[in-house]
Amino acid sequence: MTIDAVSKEFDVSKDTLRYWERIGLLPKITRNTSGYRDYSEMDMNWVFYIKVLRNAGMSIEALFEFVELFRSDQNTNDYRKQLLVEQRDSLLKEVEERQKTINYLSYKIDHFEDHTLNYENEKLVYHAKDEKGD
Amino acid sequence: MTIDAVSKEFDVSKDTLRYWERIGLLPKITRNTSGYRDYSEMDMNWVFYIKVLRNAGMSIEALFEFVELFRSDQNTNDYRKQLLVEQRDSLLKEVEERQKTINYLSYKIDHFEDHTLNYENEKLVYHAKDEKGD
DNA sequence: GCTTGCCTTGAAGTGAACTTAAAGGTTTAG
DNA sequence: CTAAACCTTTAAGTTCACTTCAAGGCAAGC
Repeated sequence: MTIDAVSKEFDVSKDTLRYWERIGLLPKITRNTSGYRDYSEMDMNWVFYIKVLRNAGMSIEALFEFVELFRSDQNTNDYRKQLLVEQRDSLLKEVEERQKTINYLSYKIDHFEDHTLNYENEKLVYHAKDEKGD
Repeated sequence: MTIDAVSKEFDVSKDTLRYWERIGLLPKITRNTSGYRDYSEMDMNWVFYIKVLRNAGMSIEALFEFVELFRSDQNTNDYRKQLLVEQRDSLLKEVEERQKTINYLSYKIDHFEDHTLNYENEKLVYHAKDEKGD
């Protein structure tokens, strides 16, 4: 598949695809006789997964570790699955932290009366939105 | 309150406090006779809210809009509350998008059998984790 | 009164993740 | 055959959100 097609298929700019390859996130893509990139199915899988993980907020650095471990032929599929689970859980934790902060904001909104914003020395004590009892 | 105290109270570096003031996120903090910053209660409220919103992932640019609208004396408290609700909802949407991406990853993990990663032309069709029926 | 450590300012530097530019080769339409 | 629209590479530039630096003023301990 051409770089143009891959770019459209996964909604990632060609420059980004070249960048990911250059830094080693993507493997060296084989070139056709004219020196143009020709993406294999496996290459596309990687583009897809890197995109999903970047979307979820994973850093390039964390992705490096992940792809290197995942690609290694020494690793079993069980281990690969475990890697995926770990990455998923670490992303989940971040999202949960953000959710807590937003819940706190919600709490402040619910108790936003005629006073302006004030922090009342509460610091960041989160008030979970679905907690019983005010 | 001194910059040092504010920095400790809200766990924000002094450099960041000065930066937020310089770009206009925080109002001009008044100085004492020696030219040192002296934060008022209202200044501290702003430090607190900017920190909460940054924590939740709001960009500096979005915060600019928010603080400008919020600060305007022409605006009612009802309007201020509405602004908070809007910002909260927009943060919530982002978190939900991420959550979906992570759910998709979870789905892939649950269906991760003896094949390696592959995208199977599924594109980003999310499989909500708590959906009935596989 | 001097040293140490805090504060001030403006300007320059950093790191992450791209993005754009420059110079040139290839393919395709007319 | 040539012009437009692709592709290639290396290198430099951009954006965001800070951080660090440099040069100097203020304050507290000995």
